[in-house]
Amino acid sequence: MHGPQAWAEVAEAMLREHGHKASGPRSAVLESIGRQSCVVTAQDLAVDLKRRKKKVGIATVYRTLEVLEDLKLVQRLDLGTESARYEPAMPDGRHHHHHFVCRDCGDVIPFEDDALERAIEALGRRLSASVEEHDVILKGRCPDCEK
Amino acid sequence: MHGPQAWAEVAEAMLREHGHKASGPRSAVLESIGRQSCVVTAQDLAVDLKRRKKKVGIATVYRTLEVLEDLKLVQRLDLGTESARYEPAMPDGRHHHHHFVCRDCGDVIPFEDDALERAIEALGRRLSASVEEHDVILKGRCPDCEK
DNA sequence: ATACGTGCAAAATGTTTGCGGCTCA
DNA sequence: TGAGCCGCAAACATTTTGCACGTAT
Repeated sequence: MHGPQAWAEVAEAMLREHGHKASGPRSAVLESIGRQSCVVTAQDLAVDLKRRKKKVGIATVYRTLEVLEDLKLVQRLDLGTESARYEPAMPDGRHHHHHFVCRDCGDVIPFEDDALERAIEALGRRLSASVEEHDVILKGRCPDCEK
Repeated sequence: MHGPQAWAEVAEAMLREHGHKASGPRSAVLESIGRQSCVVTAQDLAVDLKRRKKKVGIATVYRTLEVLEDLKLVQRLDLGTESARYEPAMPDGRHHHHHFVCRDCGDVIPFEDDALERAIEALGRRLSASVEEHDVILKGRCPDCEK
């Protein structure tokens, strides 16, 4: 990612490209997503919007996330029981990463690992199905919660 | 897994060991879980129970799943938007596997891969957090849906 | 006897949808 | 002008919880 600004710009451009209209609420949502580093819920976005005095209905947040997901500009993650989480992504899959979830404090820590990616790639070739996407979720205790 | 029968027996024994009482509804739920091969929803279990003429409230299904999850006798998975899914497991982690989800038909196909497990194990050592559990979810098109 | 389990129905979430009105292109 | 977008509130779906009653130990 080249900074939050970059993502919002790419997203805005790609939306236009795909025949979507510009609008105040929608770009406010894009801004909010872009400034979040990783895995936020729709509620998190709503809170951020409110803090920035942007009046955006929750439905619009969800509808925007849906469009962005279709364009692969956000990735949706389901980590455990809570609500779905979303994070900005580049459609070409650059800066791919995965997540560690602390079972005590609930913190989500992103990480990258080349060996893991290679193992999954090799696995994809071995399986008789075409693998387009993958998620790896590690669970345990984060350094802070380990006593 | 040594057959569905075996799992239900192990589960029943372990529940007793942990001070839980035996009951008709609960063992009916255990049976239902044991006979399912992989990743079922609470609703799936309710349907199976009804078909077998067992009258068990949905709350009991959820409460039983919760207890089993605490004892690591079932693993809970969140695959996409639908409801949570559960599958029988052995508490020692034997017969560990992961899942491929077809984005067209929604089918879930289990698979095992040693290289992947090794990569995750090495990764766990590299990270400064203690990894206790991991899930890998692949998404794509299954052989049937690929044209 | 009593702590645990159960069913029911209500509540609590989280997410989607219908609709009338508004706005960008 | 007209297709898309908006906010609101109602609808939905899934899961949790309170409560009075039952039952295994």
